[in-house]
Amino acid sequence: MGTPLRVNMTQTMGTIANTSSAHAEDTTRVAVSTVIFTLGRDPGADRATVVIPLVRRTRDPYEGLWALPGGWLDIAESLDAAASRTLAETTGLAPSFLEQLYAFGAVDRSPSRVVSIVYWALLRSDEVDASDADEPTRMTPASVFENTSWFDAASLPRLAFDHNEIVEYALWRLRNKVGYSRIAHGLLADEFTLAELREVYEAILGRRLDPANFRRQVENSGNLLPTDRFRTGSHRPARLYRYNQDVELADRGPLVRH
Amino acid sequence: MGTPLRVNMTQTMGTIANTSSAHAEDTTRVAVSTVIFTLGRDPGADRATVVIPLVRRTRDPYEGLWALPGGWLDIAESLDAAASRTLAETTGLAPSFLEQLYAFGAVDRSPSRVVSIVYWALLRSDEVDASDADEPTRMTPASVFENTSWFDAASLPRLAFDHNEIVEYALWRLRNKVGYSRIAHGLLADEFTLAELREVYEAILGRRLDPANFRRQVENSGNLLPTDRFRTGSHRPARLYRYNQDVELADRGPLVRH
DNA sequence: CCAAAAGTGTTGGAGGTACACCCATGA
DNA sequence: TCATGGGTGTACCTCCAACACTTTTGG
Repeated sequence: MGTPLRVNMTQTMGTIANTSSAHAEDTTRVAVSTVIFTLGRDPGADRATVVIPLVRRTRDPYEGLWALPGGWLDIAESLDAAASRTLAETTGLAPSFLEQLYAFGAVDRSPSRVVSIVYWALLRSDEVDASDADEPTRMTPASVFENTSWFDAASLPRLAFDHNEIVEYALWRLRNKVGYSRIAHGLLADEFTLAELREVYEAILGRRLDPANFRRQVENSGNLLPTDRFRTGSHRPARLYRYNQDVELADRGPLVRH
Repeated sequence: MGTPLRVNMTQTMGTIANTSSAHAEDTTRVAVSTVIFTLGRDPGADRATVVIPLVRRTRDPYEGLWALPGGWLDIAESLDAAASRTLAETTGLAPSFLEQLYAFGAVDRSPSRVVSIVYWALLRSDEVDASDADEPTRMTPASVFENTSWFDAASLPRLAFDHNEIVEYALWRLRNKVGYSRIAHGLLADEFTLAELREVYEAILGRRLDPANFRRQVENSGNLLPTDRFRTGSHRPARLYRYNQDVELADRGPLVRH
């Protein structure tokens, strides 16, 4: 669609060209940006979609275009810390999943020389709701509000810099990782039904999954712990499950950040 | 083992602290390093091992320790180009496979602030041989020779900076990628027997593979093209295969570098 | 009772592992 | 001829897709 879907950000800071520090034109600067995925639920749509927050640029270059949230790397700040800070400044919350995506460093990707270390994150649906529902007094002023919106990740407008390419790559990684890892729970609340988890997989993979087979797969994976609670709705109540965090760190490799 | 195995490098340039350009202490500098894998064949060993070239540091910090080959990112040079240049300066050849690995940016990983964009590469065995056998007149002086050696990737000594951690991660990625992709041919010459290809997989995965099943797997994958030539040895001649490059770019994602 | 989602059982195919077996060559 | 690796056939197992079927709620 390419139009803003919904607005519920708390702050907007640290976009790529938000240069509060002066810089020399003959040096390479390091920026950190993050592709933040969460689940969007258009009331009219048939199923959930993956949405990302974008920030409208208020200065050159690419003034007026939408861009990924990000900021400059501090001299005394690790890459991970910079990504976390960026994300906190954007959403006001810590993500359930945050991982480095790729370093982008084409010479012409920005008028000045910028190497962007890009991260990608998953935001749980309850975290998104909390940021704009729990404490309305913490809401940001309207001017900032209008500069941040959620977009359907599958159909974006033209973005600033090479951010279209970056989002494409992040989506590819998300779909890839969902295939062999079990990270979709990072988009849900603590407790969820199997139908809700399946809906996440369907939104990411873009196709329907068999409920019966999906149940057996995730049950046999050992990543889910059944609870005694049920989600009561218009039909037969569904058991609520919780993610088993002990199995988490198996395939992350030697770079486990405690 | 942790001792140099073999020496056949052509040049040694651009290590991390090879700072021909002056730098201010209050800026973050961007370096590019590469973990270069190739196949080592110790005459006495029972099977092939994965080896990487390391450079002995000749100045502080970490003077005397071994480090990954690398160099500073030029202001007008993309990350990929910097990695290729680094690799050319080290081996004198273009690798059959070169891919970004990870950006390392811990604050204390170097006395000054350095963000390292690390690549990993596969070097074909015939390329390695060519660099030290084909043109002996191009060989480097003895002083440089002594500063570069091949090490068994599985058992390294203490390296400079966080390079032990980096190699561990690169090895994890190599083993991972070998599991779902077909990149082992990047360590072999143009034409190879199935036994030679299987030896590569066994060296990377660290376990024996059934020759019969391995044959069917790679034949059904469609990545290999049989030739009419045979490798004649001490027993029944083995058919030579060639890699089918058309299947290459399927799972690389949107970041296909032509 | 009925609709619809939750949850179970069954079948068949694809692909991987283990292993028995033939083939072709050098010595 | 024999030893050895090249190469084929086959049984078995596991996992997954498809789908029929039962269970449990709200209305």
